[in-house]
Amino acid sequence: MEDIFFDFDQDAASDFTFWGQMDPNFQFQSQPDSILLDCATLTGQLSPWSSFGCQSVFPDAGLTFSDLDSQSPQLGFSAEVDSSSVDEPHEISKLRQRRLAPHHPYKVQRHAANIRERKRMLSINSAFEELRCHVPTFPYEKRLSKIDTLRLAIAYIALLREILTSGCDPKTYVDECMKNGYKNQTNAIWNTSDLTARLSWIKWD
DNA sequence: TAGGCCATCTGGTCCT
DNA sequence: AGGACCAGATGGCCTA
Repeated sequence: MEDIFFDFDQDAASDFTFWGQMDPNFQFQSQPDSILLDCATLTGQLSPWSSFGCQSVFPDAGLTFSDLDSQSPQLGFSAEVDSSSVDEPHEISKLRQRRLAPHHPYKVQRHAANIRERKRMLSINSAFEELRCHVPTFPYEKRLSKIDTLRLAIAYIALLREILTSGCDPKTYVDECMKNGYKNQTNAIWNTSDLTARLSWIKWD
């Protein structure tokens, strides 16, 4: 972890309240790189940068790297800094001086690319989260992994297609599958009885 | 403790 | 040229 996003030693909380979605009971964690994710979780959105109907952490879609930089004062000084020494006042001032040091152009560019990549991955993850909401899961089931989400979605789509083409009542079709065993025509890795069992939880109104 | 899952960094490639 | 996309490497966390 080369850098962190927020200036925890001063007004980290105000950074979050600026976004206006922080749970008042939220406890900051010591792991800087988990903050973004935890923030996303707590606010009920799937990604701070996601465009899925949620307010973005960076509401300005055209946010530039320099904007990010201004929001992340520690950008540019690396993890070699021992956080245990940050308590010392003169150490803090040293850190502040290093913070202002000019960045090597390559490092700045690489850092910008890292931020874009994180943003891109967060957007992918938010799409996975959306997808998880649309595949059948058991109540209290452990969160599906990405690969399981994809495989279950494939199996689910295949089953829905079969229901459509059969012209049967969906609930009847699923009940029949439960009784007789679901003859999946795809090579879906998901256990078919597992899929139909999941479907049995669906409310067919 | 090994394996699965995941986030992040990174460099390469492609596209605009 | 710069951004998007991708895949490999790495390290952290969790669970069986």
